[in-house]
Amino acid sequence: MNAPAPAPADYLSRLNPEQREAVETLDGPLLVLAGAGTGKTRVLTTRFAHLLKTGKAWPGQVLSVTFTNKAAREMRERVAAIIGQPADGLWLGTFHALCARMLRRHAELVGLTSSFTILDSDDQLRLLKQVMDAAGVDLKRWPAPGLMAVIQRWKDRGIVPGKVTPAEDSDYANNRAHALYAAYQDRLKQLNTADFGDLMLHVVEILKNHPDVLADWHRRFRYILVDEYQDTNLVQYYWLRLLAQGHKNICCVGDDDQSIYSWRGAEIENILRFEKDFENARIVRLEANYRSTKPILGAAAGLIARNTGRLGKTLRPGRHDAEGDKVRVVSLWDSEEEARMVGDRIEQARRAGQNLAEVAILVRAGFQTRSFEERMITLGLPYRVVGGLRFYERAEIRDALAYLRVLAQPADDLAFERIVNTPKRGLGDTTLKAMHDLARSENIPLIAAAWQLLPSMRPKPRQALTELLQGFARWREMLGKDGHVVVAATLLDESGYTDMWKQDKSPEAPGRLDNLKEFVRALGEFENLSGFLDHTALVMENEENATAEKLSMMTLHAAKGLEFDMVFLPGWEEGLFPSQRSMDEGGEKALEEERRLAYVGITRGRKHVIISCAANRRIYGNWTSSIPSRFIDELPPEHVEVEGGARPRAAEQPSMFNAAPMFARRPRVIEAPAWDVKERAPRPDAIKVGQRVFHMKFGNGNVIAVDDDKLDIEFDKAGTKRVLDRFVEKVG
DNA sequence: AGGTTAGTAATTTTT
DNA sequence: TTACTAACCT
Repeated sequence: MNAPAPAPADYLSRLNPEQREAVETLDGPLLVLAGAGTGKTRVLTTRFAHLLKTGKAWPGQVLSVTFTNKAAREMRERVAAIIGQPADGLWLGTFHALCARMLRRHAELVGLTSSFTILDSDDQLRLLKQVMDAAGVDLKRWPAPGLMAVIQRWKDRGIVPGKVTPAEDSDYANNRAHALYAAYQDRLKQLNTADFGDLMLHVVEILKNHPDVLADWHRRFRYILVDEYQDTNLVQYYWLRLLAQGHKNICCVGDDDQSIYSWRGAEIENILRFEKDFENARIVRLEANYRSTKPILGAAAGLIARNTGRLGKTLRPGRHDAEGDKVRVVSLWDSEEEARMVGDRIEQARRAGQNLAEVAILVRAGFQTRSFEERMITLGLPYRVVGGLRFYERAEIRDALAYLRVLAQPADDLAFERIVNTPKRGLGDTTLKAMHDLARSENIPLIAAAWQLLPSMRPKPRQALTELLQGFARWREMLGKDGHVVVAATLLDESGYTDMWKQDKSPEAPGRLDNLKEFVRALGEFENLSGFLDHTALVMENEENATAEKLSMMTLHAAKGLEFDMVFLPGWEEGLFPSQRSMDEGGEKALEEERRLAYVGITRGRKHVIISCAANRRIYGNWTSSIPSRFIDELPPEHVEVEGGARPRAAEQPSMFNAAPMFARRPRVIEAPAWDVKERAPRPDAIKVGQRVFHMKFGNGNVIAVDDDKLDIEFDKAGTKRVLDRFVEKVG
C-alpha cells in the first residue's frame, strides 16, 4: 500500500484523456460531467484505485456515496478487486445506508437510542394517520398521503419541525401541516424509530450542531466520491457540504441531462451550482460515448439541445464502428397496432439471432407495459417486467417482518398492530381501540396494554389474544437457544400465518408461500435478527435471475443506467409523453425533465432505437385520440427515418405562415426541415370551424377549433376530443 | 367482526 | 379498465 506510485500506471493508460483527467485530479473539488455511456463507472472505480495507489488515502479514508444499492454493490465489487481483499470496512454505500450507520453512533444526540428501527413507507403512513386522527383531522377531507408528501419534501430540504418558514409552509389541513409534522416527529422518537428521510435529516442536524462530531468525521474522511450527483436533494447536499468542509476533496460525478427525479426532491440546481458552491472547483466533461451508434447519439444530442439551463455537453461517438441504422419513428393507428408492431419486430430480430436479453421496451408509465405483455404472451416471447412490487414490499413479507420485529422489539407498536389480527383472530377495531386508549393513557407499548386488557375481555378474543401473547413470550425465549432461523420458521407456523396462506384459494397463494420460504432462507444469511431487519429496511430490492433470455419491459425511470442493443420507445404522444400531468404541475421545468427522460430513453440503445406513437389509445377504458409527441418533431431529421404517417407539427417547422417564436428562444435548433414534404404540402380543402365531420372511432361531430392540423371536435356521442385532421372526413 | 358492494381515482418511486 | 377505499349489510 505504501509503495511509491509506479511510473505510468497501467490502469491509467486504458483511459481516454478526459477520463484520465477525471481520475488524476485528486485534490480539491471536482465535478465530472459524465454523459450517457462515457465510462462513468470506470472513472469512479479507477479514481478510487488511484487514490490508494498514490498513497493519498487508505481505503477507510474514502467516503463513496451512491443512490442505489445496486450501484453500491457494483462499486464495492470492483473496489474489492482493486484492493485485492473484501471491501468490508469501507465507507461505501447509499446515502441512506451510510447515514444509518452514522446515526447509530450518535443517535442519542437527536433523542433516539442506537438500536432505533427504520420504518418502511407503510408504517410511516399508518403512523401519520394515527397522529392526524389524534389531532382530530378529517382524514377524508385531508388524506394522509398528501401530508406525508409535504413532510417528505420538508425532510428532503433539511427542514426540521421548528424551522418551517412561511414560504415553505403548506396550507394542508387548514395550516396545521407543520404542527402535525412536529407531532409526527415526536411520535417517531417515542417509538425509537426513524423514517427514511430522518436518516439524512438527523445526521445533518447532528453535524451542524456538534462541531466536535463533525471534526471527527473530517479526520476520518479525506476524500469523498459521489455518484449521480444530479439526483441529490438539498439535505443530501448539506450533508456532503458539511463533510467536505474538512479537506475539500470532493468529487461529484453526474449528468445534468439525466436528472429525472425532481418529483422525488432531487434538485438539479445542485449540479448546476457546483462551481459556486465549491471554491476553485474544476469541471471535467466526459463526452466520448462508447455505447451507441452515430444516429442514436445524434438524435439524443439534438433533442436535449432544446433544453435551457444546461451545463452543456455534447456526446460524440467514441467508437470507430459507430455507423448504424437511423433512429426509427413509426406512427400507428392505435395502441393495439403499436403492440403488434413491436412484437413483430422483436420476433423478426430474434429470428435474425438477436439475444432477447438485449431488447427492451421502455415506457413512460407502468400501466403501459400491459398491452405489450399481452402481445408477448400471444407471440410466446419470454419477457420480464422490471420494477413493480419489490420483494420486501409484498404483503406476506411485510407481515412476516412485522412478526420478527415484535420479536426483536416488543415496543414496536406499528409491527404489533399489523399482525395482531393477521391471520384473523377475531380482534377487530373495538379491541384495537381499547388497546390504543390504554397504551396512550399509561404511556406504555401496545403489547403491554394488551396484557393488561386480557382479564376484561370477552372469552373468545381473550383466548385468541392470550395465545398470541404467550406465543411471543415463548418464541422470544427460543431465540436464546435455537437461533433466529428456526425461531422464525416456528413462529410463522405456530402463529397460524403459514396456514392462512395454505387455506387461501386465490391463485397467488402458492407464490406467497414460496416467498415466505425464500424469506426464511434469506434470514439465514444474517448472523442475527437485527442485522437482517436493518438490511430489509434499507435494501428493498428484487434479486433478479437475469440469466434467462427474456426481453425487458420497464419505465424510463427504471432504465436509467442500463443499456440494450435494441430499444423500443412506444407511446410518444402528447399528454402521455410528455406527461400532461407533469406539465400541469411543473410547467416549463417539467417539460424539460420530460425531455431529459426522452434523452435517457434514446441513449439506452446501442444499435437500434424504435420510437412509436399511436393516434388512438384506450385509457381507463375509453378511447382517446392523441397527436404525436413534440419530442418526435424535435429529433434531428438527418438521424431519423420515419415510417407511417408521423410528421412534425407545423408549429415548429419553418414555414411561410408561422414566425416560429420558439426558434428565437432556442438558438441551437435543428436546421433541416426535410421531413416528408410530399405528405404535408397539399391540403387544399382545409377544415374550418363549424365543419361537420366524421371520425372512425368517435362518429360524427362539429369542429369547434382548428390548430393547424389538429382539430378540436365536439362529438355527438364521444364528447370533445382533439384529433388530427387526417383522421376525419367532411360530412355534408 | 367480517364480507360485500358501490364509488372514485388513476405517473414516474433510487432509499 | 382496474384497483382501492369506505360505507353497508349480515
